[in-house]
Amino acid sequence: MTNESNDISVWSSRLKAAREATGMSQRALGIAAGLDPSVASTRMNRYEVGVHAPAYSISCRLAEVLEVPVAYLYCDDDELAEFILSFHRAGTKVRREVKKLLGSAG
Amino acid sequence: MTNESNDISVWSSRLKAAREATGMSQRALGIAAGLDPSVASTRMNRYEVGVHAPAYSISCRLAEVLEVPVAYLYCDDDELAEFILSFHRAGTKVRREVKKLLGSAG
DNA sequence: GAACTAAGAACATCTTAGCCT
DNA sequence: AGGCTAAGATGTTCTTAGTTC
Repeated sequence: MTNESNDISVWSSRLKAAREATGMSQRALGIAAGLDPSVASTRMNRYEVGVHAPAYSISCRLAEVLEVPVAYLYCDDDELAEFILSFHRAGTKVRREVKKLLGSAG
Repeated sequence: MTNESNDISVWSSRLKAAREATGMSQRALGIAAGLDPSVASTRMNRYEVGVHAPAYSISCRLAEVLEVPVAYLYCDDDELAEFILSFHRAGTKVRREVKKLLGSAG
């Protein structure tokens, strides 16, 4: 089987958007996420261009540095992606009101 | 809470929960997601036990069958995971009110 | 029928060694 | 400095062939 259907462009686009929002370089982001400095540039570039997909554990560390939920990186729906980001940045009070609106959450 | 470990137990736990909510077998889910019937049982079992991680494209097809956003499967935060499900199941009107609360640009 | 596993085959990523702007 | 790439080395998943309940 070919990997024609293994399209990780969603993930890599969200990574790029989140990285550029921070102003970090690809290499600096990789190092901050725990990658060895000697390989951080190459690997982060392969991720961001969409050539290779990282292990989930690496996604989690990247998301931490980027201050986004890891689920955001894997979100293929733009409306939901915005919701995930906004909810993550909201305070306790706003979250409680959102919870009321959405009803059965929790 | 964030995932610091090197395993995919978050993903596999959410897959299992979503599959059991549908009542499908591991094999039936794999076939419905497009896996060859001759390998669906083995592969789905390796995913659900957390031994192997699937390609993102397979996650997307599984999420479709399970009627959950693919981001839900990768969400390492239980509170956010519930909100992702609730938002996904909410109607247009409720979503609009949620977005007002969150001040989302989306 | 359903959940599960080992091991070799097959295929992906990772590291090294670079180039280009 | 920052973004990017090829290719062999490395480590992963996938298929086959089963077991167990």
